[in-house]
Amino acid sequence: MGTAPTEIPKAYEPKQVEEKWYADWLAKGRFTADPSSAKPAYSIVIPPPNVTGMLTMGHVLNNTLQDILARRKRMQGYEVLWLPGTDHAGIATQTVVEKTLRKQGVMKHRDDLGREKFLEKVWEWKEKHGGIIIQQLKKLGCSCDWSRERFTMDEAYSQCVLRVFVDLYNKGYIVRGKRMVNWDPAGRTALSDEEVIMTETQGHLWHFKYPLVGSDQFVVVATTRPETMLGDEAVAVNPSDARYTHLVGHRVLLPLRNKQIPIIADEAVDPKFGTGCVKVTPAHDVADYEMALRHKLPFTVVIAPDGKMTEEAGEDFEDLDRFECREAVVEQLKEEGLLLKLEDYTHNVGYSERTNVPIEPYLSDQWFLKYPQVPRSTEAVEKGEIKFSPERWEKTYAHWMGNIRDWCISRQLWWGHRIPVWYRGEEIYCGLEAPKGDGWQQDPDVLDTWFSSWLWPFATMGWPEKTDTLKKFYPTADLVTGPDIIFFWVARMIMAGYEYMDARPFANVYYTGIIRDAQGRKMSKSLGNSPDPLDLIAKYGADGLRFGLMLIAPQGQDILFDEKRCEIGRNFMNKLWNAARFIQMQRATNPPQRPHNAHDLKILFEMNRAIETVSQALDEYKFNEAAKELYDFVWGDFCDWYIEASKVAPNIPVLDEVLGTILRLLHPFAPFITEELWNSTGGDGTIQFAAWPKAHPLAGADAELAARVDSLYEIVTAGRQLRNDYGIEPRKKIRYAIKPSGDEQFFRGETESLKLLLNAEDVTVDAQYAPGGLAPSLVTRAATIFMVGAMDVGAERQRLTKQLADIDKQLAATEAKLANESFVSKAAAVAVQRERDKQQQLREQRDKVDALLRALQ
RNA sequence: GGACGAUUAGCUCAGUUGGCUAGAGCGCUUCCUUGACAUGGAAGAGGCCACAGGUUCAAGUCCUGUAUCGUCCACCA
Repeated sequence: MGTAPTEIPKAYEPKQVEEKWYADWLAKGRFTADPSSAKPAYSIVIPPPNVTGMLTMGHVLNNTLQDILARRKRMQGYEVLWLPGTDHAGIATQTVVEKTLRKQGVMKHRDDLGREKFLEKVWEWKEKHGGIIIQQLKKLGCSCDWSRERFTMDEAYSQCVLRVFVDLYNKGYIVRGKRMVNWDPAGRTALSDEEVIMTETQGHLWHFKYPLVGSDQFVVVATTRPETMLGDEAVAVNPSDARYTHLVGHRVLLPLRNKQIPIIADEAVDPKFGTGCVKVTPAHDVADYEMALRHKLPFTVVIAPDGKMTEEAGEDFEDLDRFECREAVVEQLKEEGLLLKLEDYTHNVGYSERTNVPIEPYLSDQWFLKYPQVPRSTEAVEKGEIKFSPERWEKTYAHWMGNIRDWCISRQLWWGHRIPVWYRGEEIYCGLEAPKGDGWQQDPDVLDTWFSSWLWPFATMGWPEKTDTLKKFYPTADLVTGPDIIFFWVARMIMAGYEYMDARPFANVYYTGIIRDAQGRKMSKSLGNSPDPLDLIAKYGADGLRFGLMLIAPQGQDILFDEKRCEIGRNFMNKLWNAARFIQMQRATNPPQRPHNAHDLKILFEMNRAIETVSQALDEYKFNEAAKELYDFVWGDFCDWYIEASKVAPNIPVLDEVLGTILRLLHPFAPFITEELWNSTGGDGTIQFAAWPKAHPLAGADAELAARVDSLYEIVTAGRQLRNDYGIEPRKKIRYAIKPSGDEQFFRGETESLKLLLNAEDVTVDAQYAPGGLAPSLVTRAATIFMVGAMDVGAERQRLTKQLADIDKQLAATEAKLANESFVSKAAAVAVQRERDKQQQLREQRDKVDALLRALQ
């Protein structure tokens, strides 16, 4: 240093610093992973955000955590690969583009445009909006290796997807079949079970009369979905239900359709529910479908894929929307006197995750995957080959794996990987390329987005080639994601990893909490309660946003986000900035070198403790604990005490060492400001590869000395308290006298620091001190402090009496414990000794306060 | 209907394997433009640790139950 430092601004101004350093890092390839490096590998793959998405608070949380892990590992000497990329997000993206095109009047339905034209539009959209989120991640400071950025619809990645499909098809894991699936009438596609959200819905339970054929009697059925009755093929009762056994085999006349349908007996019917009679609609209800298979009933489709009624529903209802039809059916049945009653009824209805409309059970030809590697994947988590954190999610995983069902992977969409299967008459061909010969038609469907995402950890690394990257960086170390996608993504990646790499895709999974607003509501676009992270970065700096969030990100607990958090983060950065500024200014005064004093040793001791605490917390993914420790150490130990005390005689090497350690410990959390300060205080180009601090033993810096200094600080606090109690303004210099209980030498040596910390014009240290007259005083563990000058006998008596009462209360508790024989005989020896010491201490303190009080009489 | 989580200061949360006077930030009160920092400093007020039992010398912490809130799973029409 030496040369006159350029003027450092009083307040930290993040904007320029952030831009400057991010550009520098990119230019120098700081984030680029080198597969040929001799260093041990550490890798993370990013949970790929939707390519056309915008950064949310969830992303900020998630990616800050990953960045912290990656940056720390670089400092610990690992060759780090944080592999970024984006997801084509099939149904989400297609839905958004369709909506936009409809709004623009380009089309009513995608069929108006046709596949080719429509896909062109989606690609246009992707070009326009794609990658915004990548720029946003850069603003946040993410240290991803952008040279390896991947997109799930990249040519190479797409090939991986198709290759896996063909392979699983050939192995018999992928099959085509006509099954009941979750159908989204708005998106007009099948969905997986995971994409259906069950929502409690207020509905009705209608009771209808179905007349018995050849009788004036009728049976009563109850339903929540009257419109499906148009497709009824039976009425079912439980075989053991004595009320109805005589009717089994009889027929009823299906109202409105004038069709005779049988009464059947089936175990699936619960006699205790409703009337015990169930209408059976084979084509529009999962349970009914299975019943129909058992009883060989026909499947009458009355609801079309677009949610409108079919011709089979009858001319009165054809072309009505399913919900309009519901009303119409009820109306007609009412007119015919067949509506017996109507009850309010709350039940669960499945909604499409994307289009938010009720799902229709729908019978159709789809592709299904029987999951590979289920036992091995289940066991991997059970036995700890893959660790979940927090552990409780292991149970959720095990439960899902234990009840795993085939995955419907085909989607009736256009945006995605087209299924590599071709048909010609009865022939079927599955392969990477279209088969030779004429007349082959490719399956029109595309694959579920997650069918590409589940290959992410290795498909991004060049698989199926055995690339250097794959060899060096697979398996990855940590995965950071939300627990909401355990089934969608995590579980499937594990199975794919074992199937194609014969190895786990990651060693640890850290599940973040969900970010909610200050009222605890989920952040959503419709509520408008989700702040734009870029606004927050502009206002508080990326470091401030990151740190503020980390401070409140407890392990796997939901996070109530409030902008106040960013303020805390920003203020902390500013505090650090000014501490560095102070050191810079001291350096400029060229203070003489001197041996370590008690304050120096104390801060070095605390520094060692901070290093250990932060390191361990990060090892255990306790990010908030690490952040908290940094906050307390920097603000409390370093700024409030050490820097203040050091104003007596600054010890530049110690100030530098502590600051340097702070910068390195803080760098993963706050990459920009630490890089800036590292370089402006003599650093060597970048802090990113500076060694992660290790606690080192230092002669004299021990717990005993730290405790002595603490007792000194305690005296300072007592002195300030006296000043405050007597309403003496902070700036006024006053006189104190200190009467130590022991260790007089130590306190005498601290006269100068005491004067400074107490803002005193004079501090007398004397073990035999007796005030000339009466003086306000406070008794601490190590000494009694007197404030010379002001005195108010009444107030003083009140204060001392209160203090005496406090001591007595504690003393009573301690003595009660020691009087308890079971405690003395059964408690651990250290616990007993601790109580004895405390008793001794309190007694001495009590005597002194008592004496002071008596002197006032 | 199951499973999991939460309940500690006005608010948001810490509280490690049970053991000093239960902590922090925000907010609140009083004083302070003292040469790092008003995005700051000093000093305060504020808690039946949801409730009821139990284990223990000792429970915010362990066990059982209850209540409230939340999340996930589950095809009763």
